[in-house]
Amino acid sequence: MTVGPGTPRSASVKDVAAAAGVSLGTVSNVLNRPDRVSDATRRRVEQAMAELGFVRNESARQLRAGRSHTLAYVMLDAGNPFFTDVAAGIELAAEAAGLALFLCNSDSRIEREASYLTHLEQQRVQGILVTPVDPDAASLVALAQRGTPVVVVDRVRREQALCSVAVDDVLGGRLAVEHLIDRGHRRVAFVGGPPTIGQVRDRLDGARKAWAEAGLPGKDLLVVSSSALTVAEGRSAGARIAGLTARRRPTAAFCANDLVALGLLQQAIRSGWRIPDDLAIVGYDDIDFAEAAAVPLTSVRQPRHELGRMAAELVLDESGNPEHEHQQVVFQPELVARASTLG
Amino acid sequence: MTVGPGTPRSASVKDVAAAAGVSLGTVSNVLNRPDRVSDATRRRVEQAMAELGFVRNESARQLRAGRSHTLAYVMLDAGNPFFTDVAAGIELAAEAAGLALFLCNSDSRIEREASYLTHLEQQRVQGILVTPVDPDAASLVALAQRGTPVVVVDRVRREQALCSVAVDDVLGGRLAVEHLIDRGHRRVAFVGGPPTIGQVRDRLDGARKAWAEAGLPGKDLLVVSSSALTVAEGRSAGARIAGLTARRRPTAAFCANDLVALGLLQQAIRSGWRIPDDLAIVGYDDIDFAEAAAVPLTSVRQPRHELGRMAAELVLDESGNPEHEHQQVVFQPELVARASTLG
DNA sequence: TTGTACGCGTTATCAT
DNA sequence: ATGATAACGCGTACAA
Repeated sequence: MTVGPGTPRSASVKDVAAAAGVSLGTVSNVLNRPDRVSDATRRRVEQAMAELGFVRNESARQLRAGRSHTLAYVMLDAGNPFFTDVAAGIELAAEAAGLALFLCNSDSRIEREASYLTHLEQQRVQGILVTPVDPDAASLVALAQRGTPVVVVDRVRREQALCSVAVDDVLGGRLAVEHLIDRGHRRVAFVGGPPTIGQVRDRLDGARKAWAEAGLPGKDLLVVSSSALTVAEGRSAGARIAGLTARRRPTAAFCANDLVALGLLQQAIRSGWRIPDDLAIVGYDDIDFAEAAAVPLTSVRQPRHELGRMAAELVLDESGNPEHEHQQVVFQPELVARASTLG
Repeated sequence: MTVGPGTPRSASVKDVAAAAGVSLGTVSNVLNRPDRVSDATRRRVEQAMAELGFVRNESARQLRAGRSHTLAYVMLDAGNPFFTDVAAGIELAAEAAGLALFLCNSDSRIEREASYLTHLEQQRVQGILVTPVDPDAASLVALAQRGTPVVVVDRVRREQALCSVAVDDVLGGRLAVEHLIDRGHRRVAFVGGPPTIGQVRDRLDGARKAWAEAGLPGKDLLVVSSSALTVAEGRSAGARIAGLTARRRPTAAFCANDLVALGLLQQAIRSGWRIPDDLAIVGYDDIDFAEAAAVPLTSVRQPRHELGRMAAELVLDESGNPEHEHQQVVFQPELVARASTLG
């Protein structure tokens, strides 16, 4: 296929001006201050733009203006519905502010995350939202100090150097286990890992607190650890639970997230167990697949959309408000009880 | 608003040059042709860059060079694992080419899609991959003709104006139904919709062809239509099937995608049916949740990663190779038989 | 109301 | 090896 007279280098304002028989500034006015230009010439210019297929060059605009019309969310795992739901919440706020939202998937790999952050900083995006592999990395603060607004999503930072938005995972763990205790369970497994993940630590923490406060012996809160929060790991944990002697086997499991819970559920059904009579299961996140599971899953719901929306608002404030002050917002989770614990 | 010492307007090459006591060009050389500069001065410049927190301005680079280091994928539904898997395939190729991949979620809304495409075109991204709401929209061709390489993903275009990468959905439908016929089913439901979706049409088409070629009467291939390809719609379809008289009730269902199949499966289990004895189920896409379902789902697998990888390669070729010719690549799907049909 | 000129940060070319 | 300069496309003062 022939391209014609070379590569059709896109038309610039200059070309439009020439075609419309006006000056450069007039074209610019048509674009940015249409009121300052007579109707007749405006139409003529618009006509020329259409004919030439004129497309604004955002690089030039941005270079000139110093700011972009873009927000970005660097997410930990684009394949986990929890994060895509958070992204949907961000998008709502971005759309309202007239900004485009770009999603970047770090896939939990620290070097991809770093690569995206660099790229975005060089692009001078208006703000970066990030669920980082390591929320305490110094590089995030450095990035913010060089001038790009940064908000940490779904992780809390100890210090006040950055905004962050998260959900109280200790409370979440507590809710899950209190519910199981209420339902009469006295031998419970916590399924999840690795413990390097902050959420896993916090949820287990909350579980232990609830357990202790109910006066139950620590040894009856079994920890079944996994190497990742995936469906496959949930299955494998299920197999390990099935291998326990009847005396040691828990009557309920609290999983660190819904993916693990779904895997465990699947394995349990394969083993012929009835849910919740032989094993009650609680998940975490309340992703849509949780309700859609073969046995609808009791789960700890996080306000995913709110999380995203709030994070976006904070980053916009940091970007536009000179008086901005960093905040650490913490939402409350909520238990959603379904058939996997209610029978 | 005064900028003062408050807003740390990021340092430019000029600032670096001043700080290092060299000229502008030398700094540029350090960045782009380090070999042409003496070790001593190079170190001095690098030192200055570090001290000033210098960050390359991508807008300026791009304005100057005319090309960006970015690819974008405008996806139909970021919450559907199928598309995130396609995105993962794209990312592989993008990473290999040293490009960043930005994901944009149109969420099946035509105005969001348009907004993203405009934004990306204005950014002069190196290429756009898109799974469009309407693959036959003229705007896509117009976009490409103005100079941005565009590849349509998971949809075929009749004409040759664009590259496209897709999977043979007619064949997929055929495979699914042939499998069911092989397993002895003589009354089958096709579950999916709306028929405005190209994939739905094609898969049903293939199903009908296989049915006819086996000499089976058309009336025994029931169409249970849904208004979207979601889990909720699958459940609702399941309820409708349960409402049929025993005589009319199908012994198997072929669903237009896995989300629908999972919903149907859930509803079937709630109704107390045994799978596959009371109802065999075939899904489409073979997303990870399919294997993880309570009854592992037989599904038609699409080469998701390959789809993405190939699409990325085409867009890169179009962007870099002057002799590029548009192609319509079509992959073959493959049936993965699991417990939901094998018992 | 319309036109002119300059600068945003970077890179490549040319001269030193 | 290093330095000066023009150009990329746009927006905006300022001049006409």
